[in-house]
Amino acid sequence: MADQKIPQVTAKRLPLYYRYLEKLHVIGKQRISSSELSDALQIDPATIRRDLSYLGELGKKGYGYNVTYLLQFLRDFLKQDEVTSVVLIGVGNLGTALLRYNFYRSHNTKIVAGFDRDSSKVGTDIDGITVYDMDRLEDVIQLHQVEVAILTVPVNFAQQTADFIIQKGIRGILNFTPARLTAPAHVRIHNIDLTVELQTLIYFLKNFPVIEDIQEPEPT
Amino acid sequence: MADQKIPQVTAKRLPLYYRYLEKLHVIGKQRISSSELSDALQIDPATIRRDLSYLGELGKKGYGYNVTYLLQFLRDFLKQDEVTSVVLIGVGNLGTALLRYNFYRSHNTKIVAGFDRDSSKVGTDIDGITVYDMDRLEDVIQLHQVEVAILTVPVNFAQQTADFIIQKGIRGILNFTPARLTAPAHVRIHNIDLTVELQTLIYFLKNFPVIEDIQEPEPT
DNA sequence: AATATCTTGTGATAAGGTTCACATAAACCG
DNA sequence: CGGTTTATGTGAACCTTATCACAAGATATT
Repeated sequence: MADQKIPQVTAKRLPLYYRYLEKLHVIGKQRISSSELSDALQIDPATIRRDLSYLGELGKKGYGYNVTYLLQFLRDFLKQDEVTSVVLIGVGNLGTALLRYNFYRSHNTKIVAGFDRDSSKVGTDIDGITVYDMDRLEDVIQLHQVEVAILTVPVNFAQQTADFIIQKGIRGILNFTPARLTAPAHVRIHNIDLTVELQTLIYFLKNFPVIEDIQEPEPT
Repeated sequence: MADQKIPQVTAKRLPLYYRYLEKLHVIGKQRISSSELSDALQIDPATIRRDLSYLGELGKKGYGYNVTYLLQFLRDFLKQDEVTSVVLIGVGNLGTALLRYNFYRSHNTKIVAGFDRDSSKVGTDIDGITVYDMDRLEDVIQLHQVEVAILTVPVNFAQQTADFIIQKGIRGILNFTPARLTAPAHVRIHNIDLTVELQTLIYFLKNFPVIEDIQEPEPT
């Protein structure tokens, strides 16, 4: 299998390539080179070629990549035709925003239900997604074959909620809480810590000298 | 200066250490070892020691780290006492949620204003943060010495909005749009692409064999 | 006070990722 | 159709980050 050894960072970039190729396809562009992709996506062309070479020899020397072919290849590779059902746990500010975020539009991911302990939220409907009590999690997971959850509960409930949903069958968690969750090895957790992201950006801004904008290099 | 050569990844972990130390301090814990920190934060103890060693020799052999001392050191290092003012551009679903997110509570970051083109949003107040028209950006930036913006506009306005705010003096952008922004070298951009995060999590879940949970190793 | 235990800080090594630079082959052009 | 240009795929070099493993110093114990 080609997908045995893809670096984590490459896996994160493939959707970017896919999305940009979709755009190119819509406007009718036939071919694209790694350097054009580089200009559009701000990724080094060698990195792009390396990434794509993990999947096979998808380009042609002196030509570049055929947009339709590469798009189709990535569609298959990223299984863009299979829709993956996801649940969201914790319908607060951020949770509500994510329910409305519409991951589904032109993507292969769909939030099928929200969950909250707060009875005033249970039964409501946010952009067509129903909010259930946590008790119903097991049913919904079984019905929709859900394995992935977005976790947006308050930080002090994060670990216990994680334990609960893992016990009900969740294997992947996109954790928006600042808590560093403990979980069995079969569970994959990706953390998005908004505070840290903001703080780190500020840290680098404050601690590194203002880089003068690079001049156009002399043409050779 | 000690902060000349800190790896990017270390800078992202320091706030985690800081937050956990705050908790320890509150409960009155005096000392902490890298292995205890490791258990709590799910970061290899050697990595923690390496991270802290970039800042100096903060621990003591056979003892660990003094919580109060390390906390104070990190507070200074991360300039937790200086509040950095930030603006948010694009008061939609996600933007509104982030305005309410309260980065300020126990952190050194404060969103001082929201901005939107939509006149029905202008003048409203979300958790005490006023939403202004984009025309007012320059004034607010000058008044609060703002250099950092959170960008939550629709993707098709992302680049033009970025160009505009950079021209007004913004030097750091936390970009929540899926657009890959082009900017002068002096501008620092951190991307948080929610769709990609979710897709990547799913990708790894689908493509890697279920890892059996690790058994407790035999005690030596 | 001697011994056993603990835990740091770090040299060395491994792992993961990026970029260079070029052989190779296709495309383009006159 | 031969020469020039273009652009891939990849070996090798490089850079960044993570982890191992241990000397050395501090603590704890008897």
